[in-house]
Amino acid sequence: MLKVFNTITNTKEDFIPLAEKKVRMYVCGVTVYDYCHIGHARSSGVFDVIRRYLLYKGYDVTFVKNYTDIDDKIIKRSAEAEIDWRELTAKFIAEHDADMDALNILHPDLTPKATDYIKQMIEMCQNLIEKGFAYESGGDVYYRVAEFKEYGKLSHRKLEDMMAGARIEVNDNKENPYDFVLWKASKPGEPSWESPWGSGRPGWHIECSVMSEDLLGLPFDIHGGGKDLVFPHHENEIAQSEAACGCMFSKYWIHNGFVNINQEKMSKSLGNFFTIRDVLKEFDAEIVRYFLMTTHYRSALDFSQDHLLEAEQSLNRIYTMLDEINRFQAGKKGLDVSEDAKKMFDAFKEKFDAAMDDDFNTPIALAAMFEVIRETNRLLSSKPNKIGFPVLQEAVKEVFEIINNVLGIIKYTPVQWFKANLSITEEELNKKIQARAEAKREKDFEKADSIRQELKEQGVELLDTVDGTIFRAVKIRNF
RNA sequence: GGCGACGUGGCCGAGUGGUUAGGCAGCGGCCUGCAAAGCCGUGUACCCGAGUUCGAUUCUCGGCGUCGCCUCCA
Repeated sequence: MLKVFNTITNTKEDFIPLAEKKVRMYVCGVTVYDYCHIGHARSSGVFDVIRRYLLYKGYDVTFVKNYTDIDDKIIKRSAEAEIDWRELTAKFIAEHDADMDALNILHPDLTPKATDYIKQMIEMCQNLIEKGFAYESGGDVYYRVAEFKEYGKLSHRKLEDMMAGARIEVNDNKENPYDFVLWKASKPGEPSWESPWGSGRPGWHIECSVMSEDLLGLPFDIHGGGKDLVFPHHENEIAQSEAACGCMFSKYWIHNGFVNINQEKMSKSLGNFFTIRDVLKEFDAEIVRYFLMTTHYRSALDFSQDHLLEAEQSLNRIYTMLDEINRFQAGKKGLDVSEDAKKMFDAFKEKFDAAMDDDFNTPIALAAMFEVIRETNRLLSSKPNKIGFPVLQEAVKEVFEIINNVLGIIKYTPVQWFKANLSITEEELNKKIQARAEAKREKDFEKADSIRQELKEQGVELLDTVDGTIFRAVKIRNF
């Protein structure tokens, strides 16, 4: 039974979708005014794995992730750059998609944009005004938080408590400082749409309420995003949607933890963020993706170069095993490892499923994978025979199909992985390997070792095996 | 000020009321011309104090420390 931690109840709950075998999920996407950073990578990676695991479990998943393509920052940024806001958002939507593709994030089923839903947002405002949950004031429309009795139920706080320590800006248009804007009157020159309250544009939270309802219907199963969206974004979405429809909005609320830099939250306002593309210049996307999965999704993830290097080492270990099994030649003599291989697969599957069922515990899922790696290496060194080896090969293949499908890593072949960083041509390399073999034949070990050393400095490691010398190229980094 | 999370071996990072996490790095051995890789073996780990218990890293209370939300943010 899959269990998920639900923010709204603060407990791990059995996952029972509203409609059998069907999961409808909505994840808050990005406001498209800049390049995506590692925090976006984490959130996207986390929900990608959740989605993939639900698919693996046999659910029919509808996955929606939006683009917020109108807001203050977009207006500000386009004014600074002196380009049309539509051009700015189109650019960063494309850049976002490129980053997501690089990280092997499956494309959402639906990717609505806020500005395609202006009409429905206005309708929701009108609906809320009619029901007394919203009011017009000075051309703006505000949500009346005091009217929604359950306000605070997601972030587990009470309106009175918040008022006590309020350090929120005073706004004369508002009845209550925690009232938030649904519709904002526009200033001259700003992007705007006609509305019953004059020309204006939508507030921040309403687009998600409108788009999720339109595409998934209410209620739906999972609503997700980063922890920082719990308040106010998701709290406000609940207030809007549940007041408007008089029904539940989302059954499960899933939030991923932050990415930290030196124990401190990575954020735009602190300016301590790394963009995905900057990191990808130095590290293969698979290293980044693997790194994201080494920590449980709700914990803070400390981002650093050292951790990425460590992740790379771990991947090297995985690809080394895959390389060795590909290269292995089974003979007539040796051990029949059929039973061991089957046992290995069964043990993996059991541990992997249990880990992922327990609120998507990817670190344990990875541990299950490393147990397969150790066991396979062990079986390979016991020289499996022609009967058992194909069984072992099949077991490993199936393990890595699961890893690839659910975690979205190990998508290369070992040959691709170890060649990716080759700094010299293969032809050149093969010449040197031959020269070294020659020297070895003549017992000129000094020469052989100097060739090996020379290549090592160029990032190519040579390994002597029974079937000859093979190479592994590592990326040379000058930090 | 209000609310909340966390503190695990050299580093990262799961987890549990008594029995192996896993990765990276280290050490010893096997293998190797030497290496590398791999395998085997190896580390007085659970912030401090009190309590509950036959037994607590795991539960309760208190303390210390770190971090987060309450303002734009994945």
